[in-house]
Amino acid sequence: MMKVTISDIAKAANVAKSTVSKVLNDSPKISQDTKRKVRDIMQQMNYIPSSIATGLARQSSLNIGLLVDMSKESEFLNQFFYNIIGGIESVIGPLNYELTLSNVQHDRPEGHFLNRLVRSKRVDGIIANNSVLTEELSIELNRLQFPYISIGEIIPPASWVDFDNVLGGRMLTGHLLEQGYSAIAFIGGQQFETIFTHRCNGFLQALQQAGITVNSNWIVNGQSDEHGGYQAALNLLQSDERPDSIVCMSSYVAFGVLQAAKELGINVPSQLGIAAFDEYPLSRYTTPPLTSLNIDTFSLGVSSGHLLMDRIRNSELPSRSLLLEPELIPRQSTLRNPS
Amino acid sequence: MMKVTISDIAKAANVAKSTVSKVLNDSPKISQDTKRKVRDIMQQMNYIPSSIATGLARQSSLNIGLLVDMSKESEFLNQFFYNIIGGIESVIGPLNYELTLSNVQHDRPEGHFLNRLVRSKRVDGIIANNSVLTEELSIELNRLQFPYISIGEIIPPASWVDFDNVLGGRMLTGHLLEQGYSAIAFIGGQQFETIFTHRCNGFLQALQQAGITVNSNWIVNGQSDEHGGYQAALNLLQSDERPDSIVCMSSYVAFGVLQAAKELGINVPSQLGIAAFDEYPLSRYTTPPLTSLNIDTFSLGVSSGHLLMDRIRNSELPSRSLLLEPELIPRQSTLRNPS
DNA sequence: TTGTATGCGTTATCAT
DNA sequence: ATGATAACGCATACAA
Repeated sequence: MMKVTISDIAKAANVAKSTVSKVLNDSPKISQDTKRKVRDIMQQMNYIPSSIATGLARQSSLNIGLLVDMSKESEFLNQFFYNIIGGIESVIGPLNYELTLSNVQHDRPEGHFLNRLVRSKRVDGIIANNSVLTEELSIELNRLQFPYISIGEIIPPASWVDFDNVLGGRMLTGHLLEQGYSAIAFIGGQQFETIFTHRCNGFLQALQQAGITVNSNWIVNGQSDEHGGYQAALNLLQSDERPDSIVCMSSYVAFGVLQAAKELGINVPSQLGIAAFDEYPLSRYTTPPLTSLNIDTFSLGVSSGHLLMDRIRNSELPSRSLLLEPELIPRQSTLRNPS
Repeated sequence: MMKVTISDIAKAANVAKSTVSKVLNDSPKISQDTKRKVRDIMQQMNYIPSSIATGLARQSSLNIGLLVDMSKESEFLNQFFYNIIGGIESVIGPLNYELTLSNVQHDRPEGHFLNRLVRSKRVDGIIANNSVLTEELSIELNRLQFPYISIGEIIPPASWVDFDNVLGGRMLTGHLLEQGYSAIAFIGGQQFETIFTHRCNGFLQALQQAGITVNSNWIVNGQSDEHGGYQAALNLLQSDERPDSIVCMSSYVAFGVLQAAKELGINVPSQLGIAAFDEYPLSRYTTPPLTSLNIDTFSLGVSSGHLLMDRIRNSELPSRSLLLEPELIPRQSTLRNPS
């Protein structure tokens, strides 16, 4: 397979290279006749323009970079990665952009993505999780005036997309209140994490709005995993002041809580209501199935794609941020009939 | 941020562009002195070569394409995508290749990946699932002599990587036999699917080896999902000749089987053993936890990456195929003490 | 409307 | 060991 270039087409069509180029870009100042002729020949010769040459001439790669830190086994990404990518692709694909995935190893300086991707112009813009987009990197990208979007809130000036965790906290807590629960605890998360702060704030807001005084012992920080949830629940459920329901920082925390309740012979949902952030495929298979907060990760990708493309098209645009609404999925773990 | 090119460096260092280029590529015929000098200036001026220009000159993109059909909601990919990508990246990353993800929409001919990615030279090679790599495409890629690897067996001549499904069938069945089960059924899969054929063949081989005659009623084809498993199990477990154990085409099938057994009051594992292909995160959370066959999807990515890079480096290499061994994870759903 | 010439930022082939 | 110059394949300002 020998490659056929714009010159070959020009020669075969008896026109200049520039004419072929203009036909390629459907320039209005080329006659329909020559367009047809040139296009026919392109077809015959099976011509496809070289994206690299086009990129060099146009000074753009038609490539979006998605940065991931694959060294951490992020359960979250692991689950939703595919959806996020699908969302991004659904908006950049039709604009003829491709998605370049790049592994950010913070410990491999020679291959730092700033050089590998950004400064070498392999991509025209990047999307990254806020865990890889440190403040330092953010500042550097701003200085380079390079378009980027963070998935997850970061400090301004920068554009980001995230789920409304405060609202999420309010929704889960509000749902428990509606179901007749009133002694509500919150398990999981570390105090310095903004995601904990947001979610817990929503929790507190809902309680306050309901006129319920918060029991500070009922906010238990810790690892947001199964074991953490298990331990916290074990303590909480055996204490003197036992809550009648729990909001969990993640479904994994909830799995631990479920386990603890089971061992202690506490019935869910009649004696204990359990509601969790971060719906997982497993959530509907637990016994009882878990009430949780679903986030539409596909639309997360869509939104970040749009924000990024806007920025690439108009670099003078001010930075924007977007809060997406989560969706409550009520299941048996909280559905009791208030007597 | 004004871009700095090789010419700027040459000017600043008082050498020719070609010298700078040679320094860039660490040519042995440049003196250490000039190398040092030029490199210093590169540092000072914060120079990074343009990957696009390099690509044009070298006629290579340093880009690997990963093709996915995002229109299908493949549960499988959804779960393992991240791992596969991680595996691929771990081998191509150190070789300075990036991963370009591309959505293959079979219904969008104008943007066919053959043109968008391959013929436009956006990527130097591709990796794709066998569901997107149709025979037709395979032939065309062979004709173009374009390097590609299939994840999942396809017809030769082509390189592919897959798990050994025959072996997997033998392993699951053999495990059941070891646990003292002898009346083993097989649920799930369609007869025309090679993946069913392979797995079922392994099943049959193990039975034959154990001298057990196969009951053809105990091979039940159908959708490999929860509902399919549920229905098949319901029939099987209420029939006159009831099996004492079941090999399931997927963990979802097993979930359905578990449900059916529960409803019929059949105890697992004492009255019924259940073993399944395709370990999922959920598998260890069911009651009882599910014995299943784990596949190391990361190493699947690694292998396909290696095969592809070999092919890119030496296009004359004959096509190869690789069968990866699955791993049995014994759990309570099959662990009974044979009396 | 079409053609000419030059640029995009590298690499590679020759000379020197 | 270094430099001049021609590719690489396309876009574009300017001429014609």
